[in-house]
Amino acid sequence: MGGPKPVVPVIVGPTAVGKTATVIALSDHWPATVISADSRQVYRRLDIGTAKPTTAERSLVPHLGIDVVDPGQRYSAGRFAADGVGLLAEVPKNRQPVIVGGTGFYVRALADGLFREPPMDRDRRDRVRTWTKGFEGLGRWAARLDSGFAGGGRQRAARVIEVALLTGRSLSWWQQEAKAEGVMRPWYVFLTVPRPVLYRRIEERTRAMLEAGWVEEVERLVSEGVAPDAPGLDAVGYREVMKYLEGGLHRSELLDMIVKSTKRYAKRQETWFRNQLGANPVLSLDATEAPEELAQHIVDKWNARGN
RNA sequence: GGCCAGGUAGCUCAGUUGGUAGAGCAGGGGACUGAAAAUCCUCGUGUCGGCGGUUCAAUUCCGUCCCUGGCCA
Repeated sequence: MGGPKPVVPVIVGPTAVGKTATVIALSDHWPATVISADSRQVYRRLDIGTAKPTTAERSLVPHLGIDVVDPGQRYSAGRFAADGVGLLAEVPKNRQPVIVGGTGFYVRALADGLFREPPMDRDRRDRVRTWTKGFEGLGRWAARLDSGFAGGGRQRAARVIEVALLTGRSLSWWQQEAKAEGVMRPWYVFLTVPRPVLYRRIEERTRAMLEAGWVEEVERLVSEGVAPDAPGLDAVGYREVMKYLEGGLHRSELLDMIVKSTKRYAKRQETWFRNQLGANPVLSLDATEAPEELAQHIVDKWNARGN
């Protein structure tokens, strides 16, 4: 490639802080094109529960990286990183790309690069996954195969095991020896709001989503043949709605259950953005302010940096 | 008014045959390299309803008062 990497604004923050509203306001200043870094908005037909930007919003500001796979397919950070490079290149030169998303891992994958994963045979990989599913003591096995394994539960242990078995090298070996680089330099804008405010927004938005027909959306998906355990449905809220439809949850507890898990999710997101952004520049903004004010701050800081 | 059952962590409750107490949920902090809205780790001092009494020692026993729920008047 060659040439200096472009600096790209990256708007991050927990669910329901107002990321979308802020980019829309930002479009008054910039001809923005959004690249969405959101692990659930990539799924087609998961609209209400993922708070996907509306068609009206998308006609104001073009959004890329949304609606790219069906709920039954598995997407990944690696695919996002690869797709993202293409999307970034796709943005016309007279427009300002802005990455927006709540999936910290995706943002990192695109901004900093993962490692160059060797091709792994799909069938063998599926077989290993099935094999590890009911296995006891996955963590100890993983630690034996990769001394760099630092724990993190069965899912991550299974990943360590499949990499070791299918490539003959440990995951941490690949991470060290096959480093990839990002194609851009991120300029982070971290939107936050005091916890009580965030939690109130989550409650209000969840209620609105239910009223907008979230349950019906899931019913439709199921009737169209999407499996209840489809990758796309393994998501905050969708799980609860699914459980309700299967009779494992009473309608009266649905809202409360979704709100609870959304709050927990928002907390995890904040932990990520507080601690995982590395040495990159970060502009933290209190999103209690109106989107227009936030947009103004972002533009001012951006110009002051001389971009 | 009488009888019964309760009053213990923000909530639901457990427990101490007397040596000042612990679970779940909620909440806080953290980890994170192709499932990431995932997967995990970690954090519990609270007048044990008030006041008296017995005791070396009471949240635990006794008395009394207050509050809540139920039943009977």
